[in-house]
Amino acid sequence: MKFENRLADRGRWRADRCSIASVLEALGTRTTFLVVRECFYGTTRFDDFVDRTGVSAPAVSRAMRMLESAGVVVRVPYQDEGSRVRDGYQLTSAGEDLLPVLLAMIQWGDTYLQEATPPLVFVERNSGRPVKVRVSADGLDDLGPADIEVRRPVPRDLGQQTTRS
Amino acid sequence: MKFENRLADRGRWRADRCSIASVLEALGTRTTFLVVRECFYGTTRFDDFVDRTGVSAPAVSRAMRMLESAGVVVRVPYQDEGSRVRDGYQLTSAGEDLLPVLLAMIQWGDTYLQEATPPLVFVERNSGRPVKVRVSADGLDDLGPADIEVRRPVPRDLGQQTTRS
DNA sequence: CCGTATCCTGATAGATACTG
DNA sequence: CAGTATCTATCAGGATACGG
Repeated sequence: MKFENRLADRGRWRADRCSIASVLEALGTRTTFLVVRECFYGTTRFDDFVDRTGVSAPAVSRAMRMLESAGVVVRVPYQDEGSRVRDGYQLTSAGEDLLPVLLAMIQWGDTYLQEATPPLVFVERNSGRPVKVRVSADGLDDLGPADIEVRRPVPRDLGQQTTRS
Repeated sequence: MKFENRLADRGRWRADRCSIASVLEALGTRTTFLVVRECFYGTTRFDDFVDRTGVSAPAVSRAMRMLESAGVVVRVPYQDEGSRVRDGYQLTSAGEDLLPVLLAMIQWGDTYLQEATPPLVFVERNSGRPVKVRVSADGLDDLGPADIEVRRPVPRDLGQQTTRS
């Protein structure tokens, strides 16, 4: 039902050593997530982000700067007929790797939060089969918390934590 | 490279219909995520949450109430020798289903944010094989954004959105 | 030890207004 | 249309203090 942990039982476990904290830090806040989501939906233009996220323009502007400096989004100039060059926004490959995060959130939200029909469906392009986020190890898939163990990555001497700050 | 979307191209896409927004709303904030993470690590007692997340007690308290009302965490009374009954905190099954979300975040953070060695390793208990979060459809695995299509789940009349709010 | 109420500060979002 | 600066309101988070 929970991770077998050598972890929770041993001393302090500081948030600053955890990726979750860093991710939340880097991606910042709710609006950043919404913006990234929109990127996945194919949105590239500033005002579209504003419209489709329902977030104010200044907030989008700020989010973009955060995402840019986090290496999640890049500005890609584009040019419409008779307009001057503008910036479009696109996910970097790092940004695209956020797909599991977003999808996992959507999946969870659709399951536990939405009352009515799920607002969107994600399917594999060719087969049309529903896409799912899975936790797996190599061949084995659909692991739950009970199947998973958390380890420290072989600290030099595991005995009494001498080298650890 | 991005979702084929009928979506981004069509009218307004409001944040309030999206699960991401709801999830962010329900789970609230950075500390809630850290608390949930700790739950996965097996932490159950209030002060342990405080210590191991590095978050202040009031913030943990608030987070717990949010998580409780979101159905992610339940209080489970426990009793130590010579102490009175206290509340422990445990993930519900809904809470446990957040595993992919957390793991995906950790994975991304370890890849793109952490400078040194990844702080923690997740392995399958028996085989010791590293656990990964994957996006897949049935047999097909490791899909990327390019393989995925977003659809509306057959709204009654797709033409002009009459029945929609 | 466990947990919450209160108060205060800093971050974040919206409204408005302004530039190209 | 595409952004950003400013200003203000709101909210999350820490310190402190207090009750079980």
